[in-house]
Amino acid sequence: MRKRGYPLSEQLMDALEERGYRDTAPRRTVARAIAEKKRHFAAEELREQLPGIGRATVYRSLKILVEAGALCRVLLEDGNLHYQLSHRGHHHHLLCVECGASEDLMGCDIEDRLESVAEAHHFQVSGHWLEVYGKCQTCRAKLLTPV
Amino acid sequence: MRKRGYPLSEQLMDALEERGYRDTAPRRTVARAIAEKKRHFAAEELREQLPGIGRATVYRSLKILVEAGALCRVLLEDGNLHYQLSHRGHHHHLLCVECGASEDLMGCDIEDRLESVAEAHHFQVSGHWLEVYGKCQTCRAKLLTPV
DNA sequence: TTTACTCCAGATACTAGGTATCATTTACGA
DNA sequence: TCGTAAATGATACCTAGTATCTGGAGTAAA
Repeated sequence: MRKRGYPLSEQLMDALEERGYRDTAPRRTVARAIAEKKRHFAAEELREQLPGIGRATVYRSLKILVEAGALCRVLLEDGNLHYQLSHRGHHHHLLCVECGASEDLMGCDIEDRLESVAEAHHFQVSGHWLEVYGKCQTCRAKLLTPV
Repeated sequence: MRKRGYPLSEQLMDALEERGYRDTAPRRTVARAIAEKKRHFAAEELREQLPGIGRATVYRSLKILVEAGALCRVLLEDGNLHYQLSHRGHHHHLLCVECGASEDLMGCDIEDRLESVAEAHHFQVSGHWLEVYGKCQTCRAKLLTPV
């Protein structure tokens, strides 16, 4: 994922082809639009940006990209779901509540602690969803030295 | 919260009155319906159960009950948001993916670990959202001794 | 207990996110 | 190049809300 010198949109298409999905023009258009996104985005935001593509196609593309692991859903603090380019495999996000920046948190070492807490409730953990909210480095600096 | 010998629906109404909301008949009806719920529920599910109450009123009631801390939103594994009666204050849920049971996880001791991981990213944590999925004791027992 | 004021209710319309259906078109392997 | 399966876009529908508005109800003060 995210190999150097290889367009991101192509990598998205590859992820789909790996799963047996066909290479179509609308999917390429969607992939290109997503590849240009610098932040997490709402589904509707993407659709508005692609007036030539059918609504169902945009939503279908988002869905299969999530399934393929190329895209992931992030839960904002207000409960809204957004999408963003994803590292494959299990990870979490650090979401900046000021600027909306997000950073992937690859090393998830809370699993073992969850296991022990859950075991006390006779609960067998199979998965979890964690989002972390706060302020990124840039926004912290801005707040310390205001204009 | 959840005092013995005192109807749960009254406790919901109390939570609203504490915040200055009025005691009205539709709100009581909504509170009573919620109090009878044994599991987390979808907004629309509640609305269907209360055909005499206006749609907006049901959603408004849900919103203010969440704000008052009497109800909380839970994120299902598929991304859907449900509601359930809540312990006040910060807590998480153990959600059974088999039967939909949920248990509150009061002691949240992941905060300190999050802090240290986030600090490595120069990120200042202000909050987090965690849901834990798995199998509850009852469903584990069922799977071990099938009919 | 009447009045007055504010909040609340229900109706309605609208936004957002998403799925189901279906006729037509396209990709792609044989 | 052809046949088939898959994908598309249109459309309708569903869930989950929110915004707006008019009339009605709760409540406190006179």
